[in-house]
Amino acid sequence: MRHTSLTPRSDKMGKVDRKNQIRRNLILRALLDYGPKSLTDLAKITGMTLPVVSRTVSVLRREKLVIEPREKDTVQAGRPPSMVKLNGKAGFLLGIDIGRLFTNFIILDLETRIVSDTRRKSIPLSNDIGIIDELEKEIKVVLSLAGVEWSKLLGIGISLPGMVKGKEGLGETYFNFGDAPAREILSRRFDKPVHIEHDLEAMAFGERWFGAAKDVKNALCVNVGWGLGLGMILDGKVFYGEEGYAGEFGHIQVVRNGELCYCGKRGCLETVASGRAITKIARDRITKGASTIIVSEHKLTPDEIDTEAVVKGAARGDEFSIELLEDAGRYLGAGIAMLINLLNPALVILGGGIPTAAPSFLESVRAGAKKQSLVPLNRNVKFAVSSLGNKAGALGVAVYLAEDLFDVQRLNPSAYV
Amino acid sequence: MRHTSLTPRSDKMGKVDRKNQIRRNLILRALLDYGPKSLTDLAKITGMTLPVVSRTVSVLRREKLVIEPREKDTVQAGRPPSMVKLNGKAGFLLGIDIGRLFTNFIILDLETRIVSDTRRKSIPLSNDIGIIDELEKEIKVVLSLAGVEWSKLLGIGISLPGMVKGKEGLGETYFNFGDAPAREILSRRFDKPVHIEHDLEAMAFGERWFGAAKDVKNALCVNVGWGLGLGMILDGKVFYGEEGYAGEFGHIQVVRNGELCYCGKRGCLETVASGRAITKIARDRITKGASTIIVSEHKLTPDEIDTEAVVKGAARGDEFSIELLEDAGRYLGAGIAMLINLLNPALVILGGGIPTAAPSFLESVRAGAKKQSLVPLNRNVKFAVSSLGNKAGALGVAVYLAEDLFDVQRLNPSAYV
DNA sequence: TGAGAATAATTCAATGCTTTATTAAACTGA
DNA sequence: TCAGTTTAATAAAGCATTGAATTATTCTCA
Repeated sequence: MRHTSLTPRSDKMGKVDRKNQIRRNLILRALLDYGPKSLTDLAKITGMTLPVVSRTVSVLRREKLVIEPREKDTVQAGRPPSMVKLNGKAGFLLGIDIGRLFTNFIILDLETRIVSDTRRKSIPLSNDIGIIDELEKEIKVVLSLAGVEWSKLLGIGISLPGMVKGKEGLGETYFNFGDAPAREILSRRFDKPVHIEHDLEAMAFGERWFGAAKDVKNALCVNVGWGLGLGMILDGKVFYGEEGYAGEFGHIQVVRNGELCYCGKRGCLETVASGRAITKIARDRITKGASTIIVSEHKLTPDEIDTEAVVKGAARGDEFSIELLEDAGRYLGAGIAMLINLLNPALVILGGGIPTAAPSFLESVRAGAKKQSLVPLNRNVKFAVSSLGNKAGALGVAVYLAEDLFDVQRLNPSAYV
Repeated sequence: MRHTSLTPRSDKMGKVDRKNQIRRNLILRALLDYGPKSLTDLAKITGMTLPVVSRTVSVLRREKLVIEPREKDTVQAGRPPSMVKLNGKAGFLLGIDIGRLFTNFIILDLETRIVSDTRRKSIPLSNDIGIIDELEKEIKVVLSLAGVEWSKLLGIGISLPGMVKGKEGLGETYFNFGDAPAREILSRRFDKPVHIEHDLEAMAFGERWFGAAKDVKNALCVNVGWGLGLGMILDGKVFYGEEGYAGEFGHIQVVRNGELCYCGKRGCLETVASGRAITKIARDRITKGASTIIVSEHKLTPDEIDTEAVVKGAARGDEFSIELLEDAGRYLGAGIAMLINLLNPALVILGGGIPTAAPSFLESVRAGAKKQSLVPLNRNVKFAVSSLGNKAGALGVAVYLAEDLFDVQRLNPSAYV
């Protein structure tokens, strides 16, 4: 499973070797999380003693995995610390967020700086093993555009829609190639570590690393796109549930005997608060004779109305559109109120097309959520619109991968610590 | 914070001392979790080497904290292992589940065997510091009834209703004594470690240790008593949420513009599926002229009807009662369906008076839950009625306390491992 | 019945780690 | 300006840990 120079093969390691491995990862992980640090700080963060940190770092320095940062701002008294940071140039992380329409590629260096950020038309998602070839072609293109050598790539993280079992690296709706989990197949094919993740979990992870959920232990990421998704960060970790299916927020019932949902149930949240729902309701109402400038001015037929038209209409003050978005927001707010009551989060992040494009949407959601949740629980909840936009997923899997490369837990044999 | 002979004062320990402390706790915790084990097994479980386990155990043996179990069933070849187990007589754990009507006291020995199990009328719950005196009196009575010396008590776990911040040992609705968290005050007063826990979290923990949720990583414990409560075990740990308020399941809205709930909202799940709800609905319908044998045969006035009467009626085939319970069950099922969609649990446990007394209730709940949750998520969910009854809470805090006494994490300084 | 096989625990020398002391490098203030 | 202070890193000594070899105990089968 381990392929890069970062992590020597661990087939038959003694206890000392494994300890060294843990120490290396402990330091690399600390540098990944906290940025440049002195030996003393590293000792404090990792819980190791200074001599051990010193020795381990000197090995990492020799291997060019860590280097001394240039900027030396010595303001305090005492011997200036010899700072250490990850060597950005030592390797790169590729995060690929494959959506139904577009695929986002993000390359990070080891200092988690964005080296390249590419958006391309998606290869058609399927369970046909042939798509690996197409994916490889795309990756090669993206790498060459960014000027990153294949050999410098430390691993590949892939975010997929539909059902995914991240822990097992198994695609279910897509990338389900039968015999082995997608992670195994891709990992062998590319001869690099591969991490497969569900799109909303990846998004949640991205927000936790780069976005609004930084340093937040309990955050919910709600994505309002064509569908409705939820990624949960609970106790600082992405929550998967027993089988990896947690977060099916779009299909909880909010309208008794409501509209029929494509999942087979009635009155799902997704039938009243999602791009799909807004489009459908707008078309229905217009067909039934509702008058609105988004039809009269743009001369659109009902079939040409989509979420974008509604969002634009709302921005121009179109009552029809505003009402539509407000209704959806209130419903979503009611759904989020349940989440607040159940999970007592510190932060709710709204992502996806609608919250990003329509600033007032957040307010409807917040109002709905506050109205229907208990005060002790909603008192301190913060609401935010994702600042990462459609990059959250790709960023998320990229750092997921980094954490995987520097994973400490798996090396520790104890059941408890 | 540490008081017993189990855990030496840790004011100023070197790294070696702390390591030894961790090793001790690692072994004690393993014995707590897995029961009697050989040195070799302990080495495997804890990840330590045999010589280290051997030395540590010999110290623990000298301190009489662990002993050799009597039964020696040597069936296999080879030198028979020298088994080790916790010395049950070395100390006792007191778990107190303070309810609004009754208080359950459970004393466990270190082998987590129930030494005594007492149910007494509750002292009135309040924020008056005077109740500590009353509590102490009660504890003294329970201990003397059980023949357990005060000095042998390793600590006290207390489960409380209302709002509680378990991590901080802080009572909010009750046991809120102002200046310091209840844990600190009680701990100083009794000169023993004290653990404060929310009643539903304690119940969840009890189920995880002794009941249906044994070895289950993701389980939900729903308590249907006078109110409606939820304790969640996510990824093997009790989930608290950001501020410790998670699990307010009873106040998520299930009926739009429904009955007014005492929390101020309308249509809360608790207004249709709880002891309070069933009693209210039964009285309302009877007042409005509904005919049922639970009134005609027992000659009860509407005000004398309670949940118990309805449950008994249902057991005797009374259509009125059956329907009432079925409706409540279906509503609860719908609520649980949301939980299943959101959290993808492996197990849902129903506790409290109604599920315990009315066997058919589980079926209504299960049917409702299956109907309104997605198939991939509900396919493998198991439903069970709590087998621990009203003991779950007291058992839960008692072992919570044990885990606390043998806690490894807190001694480990590393941020990662 | 006793030698060998199997399993478990202990011993001990080599290795590695923690601790304490020392060196290094900068700032502070009389 | 220089001794004292502060902070950081390294060196060395003593002690704890590892891992291989040894001892211990029972079972199996000739």
